[in-house]
Amino acid sequence: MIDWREFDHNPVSHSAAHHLTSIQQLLEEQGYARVSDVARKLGITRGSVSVTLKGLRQRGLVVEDDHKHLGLSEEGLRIARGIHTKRILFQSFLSEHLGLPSNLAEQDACKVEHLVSDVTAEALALFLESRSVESKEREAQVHSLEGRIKDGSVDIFPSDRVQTLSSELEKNSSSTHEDNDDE
Amino acid sequence: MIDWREFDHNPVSHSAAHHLTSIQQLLEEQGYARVSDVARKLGITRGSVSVTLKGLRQRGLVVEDDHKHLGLSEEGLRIARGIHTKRILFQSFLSEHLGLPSNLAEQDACKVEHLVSDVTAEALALFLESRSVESKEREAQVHSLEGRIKDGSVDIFPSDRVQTLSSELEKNSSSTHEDNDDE
DNA sequence: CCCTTGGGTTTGGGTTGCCAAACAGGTTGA
DNA sequence: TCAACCTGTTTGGCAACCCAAACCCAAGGG
Repeated sequence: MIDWREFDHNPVSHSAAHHLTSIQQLLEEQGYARVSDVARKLGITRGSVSVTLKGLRQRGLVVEDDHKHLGLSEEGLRIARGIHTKRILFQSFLSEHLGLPSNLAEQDACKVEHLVSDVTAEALALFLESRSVESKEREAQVHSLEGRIKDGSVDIFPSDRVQTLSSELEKNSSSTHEDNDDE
Repeated sequence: MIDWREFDHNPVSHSAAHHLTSIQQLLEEQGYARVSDVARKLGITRGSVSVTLKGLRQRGLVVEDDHKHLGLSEEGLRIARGIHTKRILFQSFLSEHLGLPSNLAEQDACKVEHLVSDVTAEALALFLESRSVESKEREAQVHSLEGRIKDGSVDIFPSDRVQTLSSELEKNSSSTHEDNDDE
């Protein structure tokens, strides 16, 4: 097993990710971004934003000009763009290739955007590149499934297939990492 | 925009997810699970596990027999299985279809397993079902990419393509959710 | 019978991140 | 000029989670 606590050893937290992308988005939308604007966009109080941004400023990701106008440092911009890219890639995959309803795709993409590795993002990009959208027919399947899952009238996934996939993964992974079962 | 704080409104937290799946795994491996066993497997102290499990017991996900042996309630088992399934599905997708090295696939799958919706998992299952593994050729591409990303010698993703994908997503989403831009 | 050992719990600390509330400045209308 | 507003900051609370360390208890070994 990989160390499960990697979960919060990310370049930026979920919260920070949204602070950064909000600033970037506000700059594009209205040319400037203030604490209140960010707070409004994120739906949290000015106080919270103020405190969080103080941290991001100390980390050199956010800058502030003489008129309390916020901006991103080069590093901050790089991170914000990376996150935005990952969000788009995942949303696109979930929506176009898995046939998920767009609000769900957006929601799930938003949750994982700051967690996945750069390599994963690149690999997904290559994938999206090569597959054109010939996956429309899956949308119908997924749509009907959506109802049945809510009813609880269908198991989430046949466990024997999980078993199969699981052992396949194990087989292939033996080459890559020295495995001592528990971390 | 979807409410970004959905991030921590999940059925169980990342931490809880691992506590549950650890118990389940220990039961399979050695027939019983105690606080210390879980602590050892997760790499945290007994004290932390004790406290966390107290919460999970109160929520009715974990049970304890007369000999301090832990188990999962029906609900707890359902959740643990769901999470395990999602992990396998994602790991399988990342590894077999995106060609990621298995340790990376495992790591990323571990990060998102408790975040994605059931519908997403089902859709991914259907996807894996229909595509057999004809994606080996992408592995080489990804492998070489991995090195170049670390060197910083390659942008994470061409931004004009992000633009394209982004506007496509917007177009398709207009049918689904009433959009007022900020949340 | 005592003492070591391992398992479980409790407690005080630290971190992140949100809120509410109190404050400090600046702008503007009357 | 004064009051009403809008902005930004600070502070005390709270909730998750983690750790370290102190404790309690039962089981053995000598």
